Amino acid sequence: MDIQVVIADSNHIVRCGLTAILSNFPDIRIVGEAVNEEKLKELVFNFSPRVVLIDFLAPGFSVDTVQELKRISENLRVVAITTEQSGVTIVNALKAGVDSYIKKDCDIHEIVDSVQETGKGSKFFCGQILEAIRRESIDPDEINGLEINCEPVSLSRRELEVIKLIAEGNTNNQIAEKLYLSAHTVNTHRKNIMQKLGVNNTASIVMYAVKSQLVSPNKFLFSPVNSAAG
Amino acid sequence: MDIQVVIADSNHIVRCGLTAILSNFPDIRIVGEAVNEEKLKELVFNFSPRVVLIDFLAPGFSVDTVQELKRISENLRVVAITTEQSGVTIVNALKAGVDSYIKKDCDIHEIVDSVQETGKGSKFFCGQILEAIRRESIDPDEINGLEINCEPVSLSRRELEVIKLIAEGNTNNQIAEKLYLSAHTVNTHRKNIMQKLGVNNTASIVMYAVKSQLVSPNKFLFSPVNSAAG
DNA sequence: TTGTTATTTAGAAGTAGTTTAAATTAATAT
DNA sequence: ATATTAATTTAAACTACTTCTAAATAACAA
Repeated sequence: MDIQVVIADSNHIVRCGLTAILSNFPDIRIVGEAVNEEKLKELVFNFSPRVVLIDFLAPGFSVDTVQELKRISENLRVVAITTEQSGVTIVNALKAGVDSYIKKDCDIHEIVDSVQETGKGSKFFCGQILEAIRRESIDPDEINGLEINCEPVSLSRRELEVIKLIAEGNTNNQIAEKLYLSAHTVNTHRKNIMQKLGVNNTASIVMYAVKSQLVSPNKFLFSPVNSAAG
Repeated sequence: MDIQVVIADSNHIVRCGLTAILSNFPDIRIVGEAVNEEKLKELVFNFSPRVVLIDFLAPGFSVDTVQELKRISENLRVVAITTEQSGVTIVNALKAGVDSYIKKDCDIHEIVDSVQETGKGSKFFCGQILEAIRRESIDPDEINGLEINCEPVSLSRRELEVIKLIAEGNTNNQIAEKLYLSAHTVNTHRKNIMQKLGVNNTASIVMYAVKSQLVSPNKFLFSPVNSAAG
């Protein structure tokens, strides 16, 4: 029986290349190509493919796309194909529901194998990803086993205020002053925010603030002042 | 003598509105409108207006735009007009070379005054901005007096590596492991990075990483895992 | 009324980030 | 060859963040 595959990447050349490579194999059938998340969700909803081969880091997609696809189609399996392989990227992809992960510069056989194996229900990782997984001590089965809370993050008004101020570089004491609170309170908000976001450091809070457009990096200027001035 | 003004905002309605308001005054002459940074730089280069009235937070612009305009035209004076007024935003705008600052929902008289006063060489702040300046204890004259280092930030290869890992949420110890260094070394890199960027906390390093596209927020997933799992 | 969530405050222990100081290596210019 | 600078490395002291535990008030819904 054929493995029905949808290819998702913003780049036309990449989509053509992947389609050309995979079309050579009789057990693989490309049922569609998507340039962005919206089109991809339509395709998955309408055709219920077995496998989506996606570069979730390409413009127009994100790791959240994977999570949403899995909600749309119960039996869908996802192969991620990207140009980078940092530990965080892999971990987040697995959390979001990626089953298999390969790199764009991996061996062509690995691309084909990943789709075939994933279609059969196995996981597949190319050599470079396997190396990264070992180096970073990532356990894909453990992460896949985690139950992700599918409800969207629900932050209170106060928490959103605190997130913005954190992202703008304020300390707990500075936030406390601006919000007329005790530093203890701000600390509690910070703790609750991290819990709701599933993270455990300031860097991730800032990343969340930018990703969810609570702050724009465009308003930050990065130029050292000459200390001679004054 | 006329004050030659260029209006810069991505929004057509806003540009029309500002042009309509300012055109009523005989001492003000609108010499052009710009939808994005590129067009704005062209206009400033070709027409050397006295004043640019800009929403540097609108899509297609950023606080850096102001800095670049000041380099293009020596006598140019800049009036910022935005919808927000957080302390960091104002401070960064002033650092970048903004002379006057008003809000989009301020009094119409204040819009006109800001352009006229700025054209004459004064500074002007609308009521809401003045309130923010007082609340945050900002001294516009002091910030304007600072000599900004105009040379672009120059980070070493090692520093860029460290920035990426910081933005991904790694601690100094984790970075040390990944880069085969002592935590002390990573600490020094962090210090030098902050110095070069003109900042003093992790949040700002993350903001820089995103702004300069060293990392994409799209690869970060924010969903708490159900602690029941395992 | 009861139960839930948001908001507020507090103390303490442990971890991580920030500042300051200093030395070594590598690259470059004079 | 030597002086100068930038990059990289190590160290210690201090400040801020993170985790944990505990509790009180307010707003709101069942």
